[in-house]
Amino acid sequence: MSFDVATLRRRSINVLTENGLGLCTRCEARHIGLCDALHDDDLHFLAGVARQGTVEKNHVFVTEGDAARSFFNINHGTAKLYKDLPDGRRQITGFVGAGDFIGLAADTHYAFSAEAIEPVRFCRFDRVELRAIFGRFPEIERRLLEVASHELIVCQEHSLLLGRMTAIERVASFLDVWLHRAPPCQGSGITLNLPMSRSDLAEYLGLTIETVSRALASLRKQGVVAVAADHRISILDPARLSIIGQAAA
Amino acid sequence: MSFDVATLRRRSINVLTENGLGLCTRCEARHIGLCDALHDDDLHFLAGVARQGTVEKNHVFVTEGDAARSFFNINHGTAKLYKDLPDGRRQITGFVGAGDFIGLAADTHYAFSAEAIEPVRFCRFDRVELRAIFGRFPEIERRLLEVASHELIVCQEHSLLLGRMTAIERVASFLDVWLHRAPPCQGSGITLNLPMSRSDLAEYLGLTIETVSRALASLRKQGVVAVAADHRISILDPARLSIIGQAAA
DNA sequence: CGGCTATTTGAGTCTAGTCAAAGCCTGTGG
DNA sequence: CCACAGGCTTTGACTAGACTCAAATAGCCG
Repeated sequence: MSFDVATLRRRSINVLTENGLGLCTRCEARHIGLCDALHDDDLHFLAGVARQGTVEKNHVFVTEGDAARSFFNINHGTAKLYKDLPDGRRQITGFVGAGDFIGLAADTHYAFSAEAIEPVRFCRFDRVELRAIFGRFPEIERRLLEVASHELIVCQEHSLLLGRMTAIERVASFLDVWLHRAPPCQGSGITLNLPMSRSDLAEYLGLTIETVSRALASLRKQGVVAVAADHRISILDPARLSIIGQAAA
Repeated sequence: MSFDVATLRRRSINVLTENGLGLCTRCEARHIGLCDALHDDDLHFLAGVARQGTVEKNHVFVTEGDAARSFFNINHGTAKLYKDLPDGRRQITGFVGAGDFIGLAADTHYAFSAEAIEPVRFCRFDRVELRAIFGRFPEIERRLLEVASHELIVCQEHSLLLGRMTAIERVASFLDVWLHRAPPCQGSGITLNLPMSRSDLAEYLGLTIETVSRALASLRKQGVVAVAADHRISILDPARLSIIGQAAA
């Protein structure tokens, strides 16, 4: 993995020069997340302090406890954020995709680790540099506060799931949320194409892979979902899924 | 809603006039949390837009789903923040005390409820008003971002506890954190005076009251703690408590 | 000294975890 | 094109940790 600053800087400058208006206008994440809050002019300034990077699948690009030098804005792909216990038990705290901002859960050191579960492209920002331009672009700081608030809401929702929901409710809740987050792909019915493995799912939901599997089997037998290969799951009864996932039965 | 600068200044002056240097200088939370980030002059301005309030024990002062009109800064006492499922299952997401800031977990509506577990005094801020003075006092906004980041770290830590720790580890972790948060009171040994009931503890730790009780009994039998009446718990072996609470054995 | 509530303890149950094996997909190479 | 190796997923049998229901005990307050 080549992250040395010189290379990144050269790459960034090249891209800006090559593209005139820059990489941003064509970026998948241009109109979501942090960047959506900025006008083209401001965005070009921000692009000037961004270093683009990529991570291969299954590679860790943030390690808990490391000095927190960067923020990341995901442009493409999916990553998992997690915390480990000394004996290897792991809790995935979230999945992030295009438009998502990473790095708020840190003071001087990262409080989480991040690993790509699909090839990831991101813009990296030096934390000190970014903080320095807050004065110039208060919209960025404002937006980050919004992002942090939203993360907090999502995390507390997740606490409710981990602390109080049954296995089936957890799985249903996850599918329900994912259904509303990702635009349902492929025509026939509503089919989700989940990028994560059963193991990731289990570590996110505070369960084991076997229990996740059994919960999906139960939802299948109830006619709520159909489980296909390749991480694809069809939602046959979205209304019922939502009721189960919100424990509103 | 009137938050033009003239009005704010006038109101501010009134408070200052009435109280001399004002309520802030004598406030228990003057040098912690949000207010600690401000100089006396700025603080007096902030005090001008604050409305003081009190809540009796066992009274709810924020209800999940209500329009989010205020932020709160706790000056005294302790409250629990929580989320409920439709059937009554409850997850407490945190306890807040003097110096803690409440209300970030909200967009247009509160994502949580809050109830006093001790008599509470707070300063209330109108969200719109507070946002309006961000431009004038960027330190406030900066500080709120720090607070939100810290909340996020704490919440993710809590997710790890809820998703992956055993009952005994959860209780030990809680006591360990509380030990480092609250200054150990009373001379003989290290004794915590917890303001919350077993029920609150259980709802915070994702357990039942019986399981919390049994976990405490286990820690007692191991010689780690001594459980006294009136919510007092003595820590006999802080090192061992910490090891168990971090699953580092 | 009661009455009330909070907490602890006990007995049995159940959900989810553990261990083990079978099935299924994917990708590779003959 | 098919056979096979490897990993991922599902299913099964059993166990264990936490929950439920129930009763006893201990504080708290009048």
